[in-house]
Amino acid sequence: MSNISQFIQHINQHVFKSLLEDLPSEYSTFKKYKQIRFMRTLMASTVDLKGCLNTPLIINYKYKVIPSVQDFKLQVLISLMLSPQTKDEMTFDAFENMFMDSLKLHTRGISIDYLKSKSFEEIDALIKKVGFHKRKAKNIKDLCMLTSAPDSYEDVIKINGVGPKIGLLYMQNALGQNMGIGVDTHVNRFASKFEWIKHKSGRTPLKNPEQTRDLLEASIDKRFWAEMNLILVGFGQNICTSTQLPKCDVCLVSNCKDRRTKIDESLQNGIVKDIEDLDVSYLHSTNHEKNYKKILAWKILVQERYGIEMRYGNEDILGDWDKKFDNLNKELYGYNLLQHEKLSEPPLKKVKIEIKSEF
DNA sequence: TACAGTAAACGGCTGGAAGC
DNA sequence: GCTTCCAGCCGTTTACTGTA
Repeated sequence: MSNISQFIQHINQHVFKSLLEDLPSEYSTFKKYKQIRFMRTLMASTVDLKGCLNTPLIINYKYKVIPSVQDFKLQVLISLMLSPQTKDEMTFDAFENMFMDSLKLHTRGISIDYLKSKSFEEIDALIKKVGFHKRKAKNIKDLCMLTSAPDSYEDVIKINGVGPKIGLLYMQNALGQNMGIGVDTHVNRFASKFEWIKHKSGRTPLKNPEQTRDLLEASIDKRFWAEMNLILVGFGQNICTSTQLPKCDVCLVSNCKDRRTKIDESLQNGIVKDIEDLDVSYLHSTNHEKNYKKILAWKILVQERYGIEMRYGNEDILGDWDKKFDNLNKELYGYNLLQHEKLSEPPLKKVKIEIKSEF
């Protein structure tokens, strides 16, 4: 696949297409995951905008560069290698620093040739914001010894600084192959907290992500593996935070045993109760109008109370990067030069309404 | 109340130690 | 020799405490 917009389309359609489906009813153990998933379809998170797939997408788009598929894969890998122990915002900034630097030398952005031209010290200076920047700079510099971006899981985890989680996310985001659940701290935390997995001994494993991955993969259909990381990381960043106080008062997860903030009973019995059992099928349901009002009330509540950005209109969880690249492609090649796509404004972003528990 | 300083938590990979 | 366990790496962020 040589065309980047086809490539992005492939990732969206093949790896993350499960996001358009409801979770099958036989997954009763995963009721809470269904509720988290529903929240995530309504709400944007840092990981959607500055996660390891979208970082190269956004940066290429921002600087009007159409990367080759090979360079794009390498950029996804670098963005993933920068991410451990580092907030998404910092990873994004470090990647952008490298990208801007690459434009001084190459018009096509970060590539193996670019890495060959930089010293370890120069790379280190560019990624100074991320944790373990010295080790990461060395590992990224070593990528210049590759002839091309890795094309298999076995090849990618041979690289220093790439473990199972990074390897699996690379397979999903750079090669479009869904080989397993990328278990990071959030996935591990929620799998134990909501008791989706249980060790044979009856204990829920807390410290071993590989064990969590095996048990989770055994309990849920393969087509849902890829989305789990994206869904749960966003939920962990926005609602069920570990460092800040979690926002239990607006959380749609029912009967959570680990609530750490005061609950407004009228909210829980009103808006939250009203929509906690909905799923993505609400869009197609005959009750769409009724559900829409309830969901809108929840969105406004979360946005007003916590400033969390919501999704409006037809924006979906993956964004429309394939379209953007397609348009950019046309612009750069002289087609539709005057036709710049505008992002549709959230139509109801600043509407203030009184939140009532009943409609 | 505002600010400064300090302590602790977070986070995935790596490599050494311990156990089998 | 292989597997498992765990401390350490390092910078950011948040919560807490003390002081003015």
